[in-house]
Amino acid sequence: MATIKDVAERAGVAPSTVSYVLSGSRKISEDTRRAVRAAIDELGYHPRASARTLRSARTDVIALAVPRVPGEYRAVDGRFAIDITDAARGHGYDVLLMTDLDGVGGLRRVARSGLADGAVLMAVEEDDPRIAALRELGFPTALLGHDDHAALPWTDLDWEAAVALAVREAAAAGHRRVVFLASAEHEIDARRGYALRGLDGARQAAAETGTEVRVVESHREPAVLGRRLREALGYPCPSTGSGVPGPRPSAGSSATPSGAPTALVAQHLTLLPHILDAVPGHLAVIPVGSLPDDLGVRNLPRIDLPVAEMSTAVARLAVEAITAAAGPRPAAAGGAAAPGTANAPTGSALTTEPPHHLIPPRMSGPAVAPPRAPKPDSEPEPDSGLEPDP
Amino acid sequence: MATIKDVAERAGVAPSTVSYVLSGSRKISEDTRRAVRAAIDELGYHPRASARTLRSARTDVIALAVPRVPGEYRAVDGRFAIDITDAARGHGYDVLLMTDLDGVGGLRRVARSGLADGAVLMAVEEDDPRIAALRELGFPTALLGHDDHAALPWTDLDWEAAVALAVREAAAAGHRRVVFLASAEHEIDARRGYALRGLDGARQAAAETGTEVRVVESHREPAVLGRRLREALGYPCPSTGSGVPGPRPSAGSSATPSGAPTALVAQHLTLLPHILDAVPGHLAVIPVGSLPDDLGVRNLPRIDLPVAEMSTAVARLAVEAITAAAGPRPAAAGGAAAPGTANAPTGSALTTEPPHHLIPPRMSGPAVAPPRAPKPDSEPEPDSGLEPDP
DNA sequence: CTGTTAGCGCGTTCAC
DNA sequence: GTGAACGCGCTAACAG
Repeated sequence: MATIKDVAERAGVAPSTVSYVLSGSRKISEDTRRAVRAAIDELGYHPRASARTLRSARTDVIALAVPRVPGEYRAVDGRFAIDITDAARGHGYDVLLMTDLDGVGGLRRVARSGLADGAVLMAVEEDDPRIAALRELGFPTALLGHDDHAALPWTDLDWEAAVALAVREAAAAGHRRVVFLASAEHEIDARRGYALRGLDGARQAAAETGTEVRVVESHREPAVLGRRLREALGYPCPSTGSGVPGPRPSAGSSATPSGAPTALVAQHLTLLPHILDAVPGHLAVIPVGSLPDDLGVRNLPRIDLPVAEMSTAVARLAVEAITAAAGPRPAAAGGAAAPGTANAPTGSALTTEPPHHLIPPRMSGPAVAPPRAPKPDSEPEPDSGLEPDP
Repeated sequence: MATIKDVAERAGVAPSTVSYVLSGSRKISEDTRRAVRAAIDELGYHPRASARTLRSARTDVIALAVPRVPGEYRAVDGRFAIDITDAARGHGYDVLLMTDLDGVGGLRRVARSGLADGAVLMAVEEDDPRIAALRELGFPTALLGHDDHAALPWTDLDWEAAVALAVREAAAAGHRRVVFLASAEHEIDARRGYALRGLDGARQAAAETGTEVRVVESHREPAVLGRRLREALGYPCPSTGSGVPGPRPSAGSSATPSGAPTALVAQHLTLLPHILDAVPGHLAVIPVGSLPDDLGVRNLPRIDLPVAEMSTAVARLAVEAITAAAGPRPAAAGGAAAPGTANAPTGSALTTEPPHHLIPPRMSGPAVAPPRAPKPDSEPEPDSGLEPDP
């Protein structure tokens, strides 16, 4: 492993000269520069990252905290990880992938050991413990997911607008009765932002368009979800008289059983393949928050999760947070402070609102089909074959 | 940010003592150790990774090279990335995610700057340029994917055995005519290992069981794939008389059109949702290399890609390669060598075979159904509803 | 201006 | 248990 000294020797100059050639932070004569460059190439020299970091206190690395539920795997997480890495590279940063099986432990370790300059937190929840930990450490952080009261930059799809848009599109296509498959019950109970906002969007669009929107809280158990869905669709499951107050599947408006719904707006997509299998072919299905290029939904009208835009945005926000934290250091800081004094708003002016990036929803795929009568068991799904997407 | 000196001062000892307490590489009296630990806790001290690396030449970071085709995204890649990161953490390593849009550039940069101790290469191809680059740099590397002649450790699913097993299962269930949807044409033309081995497995099982196996080379274009598939299945697409020598969909055995196939073994799964939509319900479909927990295939007999096992294995191989490269350094190396001298087998004995880990395939899901007559347009897919997987 | 010298950043490790 | 050298690159101050 060649060092800067080897290069200097070979080029017949001082190590500092090599450094200046590399950083360009000073003018070096053409001759010298050529000699140095030649030596660098011949030796295959590359500055040691650790040495550079030791001096500059910059790693050019961003830690990416991927949410992790032990047994499960969410396809969207891997996708974001890769897209964010691409985006970060565009800013000159590498990405350290943190799988937070250990909770905040990993992030804290990376922050305190100076392995990274900042972090991106995926799938942020209300009162996320990771946020508190990182703020306490004064670690520059950007969030992938809505965050109203933690004072950190974030980006997110506008879930409220997204669900509202889907319902409006259904209404515009002539659907008068729509089922909204909301997030899973446990997500709603945990008051997850996207879950609540989705519900708001549905209610709002229902009121606005006069459409009847039946809200079904989803469930991680396929069987439970299926039961609720069939009931809301006015399906087989006939008994269990209305005298029994089934608590969960609550009707959005006053429950007037005015006929079977003709459209399904679905925000909870984990079980989408099953849903599509179980649901009658004539039902118009509109997924909200689907993955771009997901072949399972390509021929449905839908609102894709803007993965690329969110990734680009969150990478940019993280870089800005890092730069901002590093920049405002005109005078050298005083002596070593007691532990945990880094929370005060050290910004120049009054505490600036952290930036955020709320992404408006966009419809993709074919137009929403108008309501169709439930022809029992005849034509198999049209146009779902092996034709390329128009 | 507290340093080791701060800790030493507070504990009333020398910095070296603190270091020894931390590393445990030397005996320290109980009293001193307690004092040091107290000081560490009070100051919230954590050693700076860059300083440690600068001395020890170890980063405890593994670079993970994720394959990247500009426009596309493969769900399996993100999944491996996350699983490998989990596995690496189990060995005390962090993972730097490298999206190789820049080809070998990124890896070379990381290796030469000492940002990582070693690398894991995903989706290795024959004569992968990344392998050559990393070998030249003497960078410890493990491969996710078969690799017969690059002398590097690797792990992979036994694709040959997998396809053979799927065909044998079909045969055992009574299917006499099977279609094998091989890898995509361009993958076969590029002589990708898994593609060729899959073909071998199909041929082998065909010969062994006496089953007629029609091989269809897949295609990235859904339309092309659909055409080939329908033709092989003895489907609509009737014209284009056999006089025209359609080059691609070649028959496995001597082409005796002895009736419609009743089973489909599919190795090319990118377009699987489309395929399942387009194929008649009575056809037994057996995906090979599907993602575990993929809801789209949960009710099919299949051979899952052993993502967890492969991830664990490749992480272990990488760690072993790193350890091996760091260990055998009894005497200090001579002076600075000319660039590119690191290829010689520096092992102790004669060049040891690099270890590998070939994973035998296993069937998942329900048993393969026996052949069924093509009842045109009647019962919709059985058992594909919203019931939990048994 | 262009190039050099020197000290720093921080933890590790060998010799006393 | 301690002192000091060391790993490597950056950069302020200084010399030509």
